Amino acid sequence: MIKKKSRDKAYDNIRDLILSMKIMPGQSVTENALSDQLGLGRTPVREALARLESEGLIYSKNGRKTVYTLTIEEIKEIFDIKYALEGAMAKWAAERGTSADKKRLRSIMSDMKRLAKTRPENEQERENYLHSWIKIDKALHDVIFKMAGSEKAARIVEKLNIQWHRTRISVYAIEGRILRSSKEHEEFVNYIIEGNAEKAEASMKKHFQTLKSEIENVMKLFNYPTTGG
Amino acid sequence: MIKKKSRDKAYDNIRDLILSMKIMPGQSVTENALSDQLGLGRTPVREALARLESEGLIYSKNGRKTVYTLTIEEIKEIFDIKYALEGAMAKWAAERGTSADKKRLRSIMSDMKRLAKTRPENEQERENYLHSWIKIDKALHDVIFKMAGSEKAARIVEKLNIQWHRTRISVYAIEGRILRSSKEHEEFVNYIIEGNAEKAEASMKKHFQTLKSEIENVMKLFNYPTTGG
DNA sequence: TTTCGTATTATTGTATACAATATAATAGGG
DNA sequence: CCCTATTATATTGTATACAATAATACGAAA
Repeated sequence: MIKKKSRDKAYDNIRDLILSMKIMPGQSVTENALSDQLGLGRTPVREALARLESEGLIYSKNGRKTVYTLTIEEIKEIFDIKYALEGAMAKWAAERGTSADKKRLRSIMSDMKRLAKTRPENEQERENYLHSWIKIDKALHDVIFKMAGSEKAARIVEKLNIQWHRTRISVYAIEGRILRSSKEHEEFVNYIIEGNAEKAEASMKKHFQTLKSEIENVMKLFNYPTTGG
Repeated sequence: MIKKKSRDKAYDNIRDLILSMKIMPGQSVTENALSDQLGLGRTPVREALARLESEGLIYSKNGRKTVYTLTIEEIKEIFDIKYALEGAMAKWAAERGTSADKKRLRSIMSDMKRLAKTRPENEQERENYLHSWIKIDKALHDVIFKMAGSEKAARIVEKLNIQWHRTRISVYAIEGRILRSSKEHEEFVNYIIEGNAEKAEASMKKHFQTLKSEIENVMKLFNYPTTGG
């Protein structure tokens, strides 16, 4: 058992607080309060905050830090980048993936389809359901990243995903979104397995285009703020 | 005149030391040595190093830090990402750029062409020459980034550029590379100005494909190391 | 000479005191 | 009552002492 450094404990804890919205967007975060709350010194908390700032979860003005929310514009930017990058990665995955990768992809895809067919009954179930969905979705995209063979590209996408994680939850409130998403995944997964690079790229890009416009709509509906600071 | 924070001074100085190869790849960097050398406390130096590590210029194992060099594989990854991202950005630039942007683009392009036609006579001149080239190249791509309207994408590319900055120098040792590069730029710049999004994207992608393969060749020639740690 | 364990040293990790700075509170003049 | 200058407070920024850990040097046994 290797002991985790205070800095990493601080990072994990604060990140969770932000992503679970226990600290709300716009709310200020101070080093003292957090170091008291977490029972750590200011130094590791400070380092964790610096990292979270570089990841875009925290916004700093004159050194004073607040939890950041993306503007609609920024979310659109994120999807443009995902469109370009994950589109290319789908192509590379189709070109470079091994048969073992493809087998794994097929397996995850069938899990996803099965989950997409079920429906949560109550609020508690729904929470687990979304959690499972996000996990499977991540697993599937991770395999594609691995097939594409670009650690760096994968890390960029991961960082973007952290940024829009909170809005992601509200996206799944869209009627039928998960079922549609599953079908979209099925399409590009099949192309990747077939080794059809062109169509895999096009299909992945279409997926993100769809997602982008659905998100744009739901955000307008919810009167999402347009200033992120 | 606003006073610069010690952390930023440390960052700028150490970054320069690394990029100018005054600290060579593989060499270890310690907080004490740097804080003595720069006349600052360990805290700001430490924060600067953390940032440089997140930017990929420094590699950390068991907390001990060394200056990092990319492997050939990583450089190829970088160009794959630039291929996808900057390709998309060229498209967006063609679609979204204003006429003022285009005017500026034309102006920078003519500077670039003029510079590409001249030849440095001695070593000193050559250094200035490369410096000017990199500056113009950056200015040109910055305008394109601005036209594309994605601050986030621009930042990602900038971070990648810092990573391969050192190998960049050796790329310009390739005979005729700058003249060819200027011609490649001219092509996609023209498409962007024309508003031909498809061709702009294709041309930009081709530019990075060419660059990638030329770099791969020169690196093999120079017996570039394959392990980055 | 090699190898293993131990002591020594170098270096990072954390807490904390103090300095610098930004924000908030307050009081006084219009 | 509102505005501004000034003071007070909260918060970050930096240096530094001490703790924890990793790398190194050293010496004894095989």
